[in-house]
Amino acid sequence: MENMEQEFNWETNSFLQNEDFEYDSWPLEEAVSGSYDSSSPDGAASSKNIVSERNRRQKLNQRLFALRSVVPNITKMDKASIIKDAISYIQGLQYEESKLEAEIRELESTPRSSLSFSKDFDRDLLVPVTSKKMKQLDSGSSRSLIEVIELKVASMGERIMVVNVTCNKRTDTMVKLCQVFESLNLKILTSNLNSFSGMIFNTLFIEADEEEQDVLRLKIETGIGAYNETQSPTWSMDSLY
Amino acid sequence: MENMEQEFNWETNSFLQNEDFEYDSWPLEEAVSGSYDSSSPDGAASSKNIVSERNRRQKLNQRLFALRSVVPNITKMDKASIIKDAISYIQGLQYEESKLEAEIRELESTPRSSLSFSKDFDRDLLVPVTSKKMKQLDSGSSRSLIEVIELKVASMGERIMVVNVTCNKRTDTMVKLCQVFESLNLKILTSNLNSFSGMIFNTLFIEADEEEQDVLRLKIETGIGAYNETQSPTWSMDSLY
DNA sequence: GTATACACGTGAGCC
DNA sequence: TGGCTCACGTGTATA
Repeated sequence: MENMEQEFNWETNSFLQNEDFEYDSWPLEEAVSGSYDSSSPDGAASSKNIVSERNRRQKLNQRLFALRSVVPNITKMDKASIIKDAISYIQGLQYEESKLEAEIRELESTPRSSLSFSKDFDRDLLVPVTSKKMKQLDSGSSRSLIEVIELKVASMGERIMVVNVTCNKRTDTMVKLCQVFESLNLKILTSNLNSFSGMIFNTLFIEADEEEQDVLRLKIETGIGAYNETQSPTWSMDSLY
Repeated sequence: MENMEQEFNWETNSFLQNEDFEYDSWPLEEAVSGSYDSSSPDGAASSKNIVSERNRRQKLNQRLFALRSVVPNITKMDKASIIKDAISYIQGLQYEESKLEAEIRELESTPRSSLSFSKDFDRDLLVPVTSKKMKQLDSGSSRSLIEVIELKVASMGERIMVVNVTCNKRTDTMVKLCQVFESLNLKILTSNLNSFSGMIFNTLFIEADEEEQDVLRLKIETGIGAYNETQSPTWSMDSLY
């Protein structure tokens, strides 16, 4: 019968988190607590401690409800779940905030130049070699190919080449990319592989002569192409699953 | 005397939330609980309930620490204060977000020249797919091992795990690492591979429950170990762990 | 039936 | 000392 009261507390505080600092409902139970002697050493101490602890719990619960009220999309009313949802919500907010700030920074840094590219990069040190449109080679059925979205080869200084590959993330795409580049016997200074939102971004710094730029690009192109060729001689086997 | 233990728990978990997943100290008390007959109605029920409740409290505390870890500028370690700070932090974030969105909306509506999108991404980018004869890739089956120098698994927030692998750069080591991680069926958010001065640094962000931290680490260790084993049946497992 | 989740009272540590 | 917070075990209701 007193459980109804706790349950009631847990539920009541939920829909209004702002203060309501009332300590209702409990005074009547004070008579229940036992004899009214306030002088009893442990009896008095415990009774004060009891109400204190009760208030502490109540405050903590109020805070919890308040937390729940500021977090949208709460699924479970569970205490632990409330905190969990709050955490993920905070992380989401933090991420969004950084994204928005980046966007603002980008928008602000475009004074009036007509075309908006990632200019700070390819402005001076990027020398694009070739541009071509890509035909998505049967992107639906081809599961084990390297589906290149973008390939850039630029020279940075005289001896350093920057290679930028963007492709769809399929199973083992990272492995395949690594295999291709390993097979090319290049002088790879650093290689940076990044996976995000279904795509893979590979940035390589390669030591090579400037005049080898075209050669390097061709090498990579043919490497990937050849890999894809070897991977799907016949795509009948893949259809098994 | 046992309070020291509780206090210790509360404090210990605070500065490092990873691991310490031991359920120590209680088995010896099991003898105290009385006869070991599991059939005793209240005895068994209470003991099960005790450990269950203990776990619940522990989980709730872990969540609380996780919450504290994602909220900057926490002053008091107090449970209620943690939640309070989290609430005000969330409210601050929400306010900032709306402000940023408004700013973006304003910036976007400013006179934009010609073509617009900051989405300069899938603009014209080129893709080459020229096929050519390719060098044999099977050389990848070299039997060099993954020589792990360091392996770190840390939790970032509650659902995100950060894995840091450092190993020597041998031929195809990147490929091998990718293969291992692909084979583990993890929820990899981002993976970052970096090669420098004869070593390879791999940083992964993996979505996993906080409780799985040790499991994740073990998974990776055994994955690499198993890979090394298959690669060199005769070679003894060298280095590390 | 057994989990799961809660509030409660209690003893102990820390300013 | 007293006010504060904490973890613990327990009883109980809900799923």
